[in-house]
Amino acid sequence: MPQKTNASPSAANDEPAWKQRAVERSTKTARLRAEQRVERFLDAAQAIITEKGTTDFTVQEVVDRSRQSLRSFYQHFDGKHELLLALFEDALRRSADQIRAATEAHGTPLERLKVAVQLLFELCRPDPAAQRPLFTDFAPQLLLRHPNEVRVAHAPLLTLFAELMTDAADAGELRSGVKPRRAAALTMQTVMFTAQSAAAPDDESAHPITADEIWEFCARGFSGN
Amino acid sequence: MPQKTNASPSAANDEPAWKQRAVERSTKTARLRAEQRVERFLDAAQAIITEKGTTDFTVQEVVDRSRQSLRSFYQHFDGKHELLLALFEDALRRSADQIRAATEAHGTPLERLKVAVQLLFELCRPDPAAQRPLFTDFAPQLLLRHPNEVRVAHAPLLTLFAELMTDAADAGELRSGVKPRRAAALTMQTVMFTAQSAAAPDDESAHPITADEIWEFCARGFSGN
DNA sequence: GCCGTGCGAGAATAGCATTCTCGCTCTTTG
DNA sequence: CAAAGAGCGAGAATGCTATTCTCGCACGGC
Repeated sequence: MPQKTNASPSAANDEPAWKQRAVERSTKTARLRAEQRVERFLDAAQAIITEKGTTDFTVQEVVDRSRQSLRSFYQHFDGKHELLLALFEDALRRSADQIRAATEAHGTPLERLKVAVQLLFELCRPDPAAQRPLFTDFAPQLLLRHPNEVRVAHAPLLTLFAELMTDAADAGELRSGVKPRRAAALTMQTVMFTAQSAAAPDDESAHPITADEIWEFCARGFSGN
Repeated sequence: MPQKTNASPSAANDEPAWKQRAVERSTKTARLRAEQRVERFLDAAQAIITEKGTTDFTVQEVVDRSRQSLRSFYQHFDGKHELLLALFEDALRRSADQIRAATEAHGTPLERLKVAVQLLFELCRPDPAAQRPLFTDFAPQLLLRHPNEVRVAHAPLLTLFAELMTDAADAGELRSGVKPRRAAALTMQTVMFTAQSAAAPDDESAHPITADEIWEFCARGFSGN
């Protein structure tokens, strides 16, 4: 920070290009190292999560596993919440990709939507087996303290669903008066949250809600006109 | 516990009635005191919550406010989570009562359902002003660690909605093939969770989902045809 | 009046996130 | 090459909470 309050405020941005390039060159290597370290933390955390099936790990565990240090961790993350957020975003982004790929296989817009809903449902339920992203169980915590970041994290999925929904609308497959983006948001929320509270199919009670049911519900509602 | 391993196992239940009554008399007073203490803890916690608008209070705060002791607290509750659970259950039960009362005022079954949905939505959103039960913000946490207890806590509301839904079904106002109880569960979940992530109406984005929208969505779905 | 149970006061323990201190090791730079 | 400094590992120190434990007191039934 050698240069502060030296030039006029408006000149703050007119650094000569060569200088910017020089700085970048000097910076690049550092950035690469940093990215690599962040990646190691992320991988370690992800491994621990899928291993223990919960997000109740300690920062120390992540540090140990990634063979780095606490100091380093806090130098790269603002805190545990940022790590979670990163994992969360990542998981949602990958899920969005996966779902998008699954819907690619033609069918009417509505059918593609159905595929998306059902896959999202499966992806969001609590570890039916093991390796599932499990990104759903810390979502609530984040929702409380960082609703804004969560919105950002949801963006890829929301975009995908909005696209599918819009396609359906264009094909005239939506009930008139339905706003695609709104419907997409509501559907996503419903699917994700319901999946979470849908316990593993071991309970006897009436609960075990299925992907089909949820699709039926979102698509047609319950009212009979 | 003066009587143990004295009679045959099968005789464990044939205590003379007078003895049971005597024990109960001796017990009654203790129970009353305990109930009163529990009540004080609950009241204190509730007060703190509505005061600070969050459930991030310490047990110590509750203890101080209720003019009791930590020892006493842990003698009456298994831990902080039990306290939260108790408050949660209570809030949900009261909300169920309130909603039931609101729907009492005639109308077709479907209209009553609508009233219920919209009121539930309002009750669940994050403190638009202040005094709202706020029972929604620790629900997620509990969902993770005590899904079973949460189910129990939800029971009153679920029962209410199931009733309303069944009435609608009997009146032929539901789409054929809809199972009332299932639909009730799905609707409740959708309303409660959506309300939670529906930020206060200060954001510019497309989010602010309204009670009407949510009703439309649950009742009619998005699919045309 | 005597005993057990409940309880207040508050110290002790423990788990975890976050910060801080030391020295070491490369990379940069003159 | 040597001095300067940035990044980092190791791990101690802090701070906040929940939870447990220890003492000694008081009250209701005998």
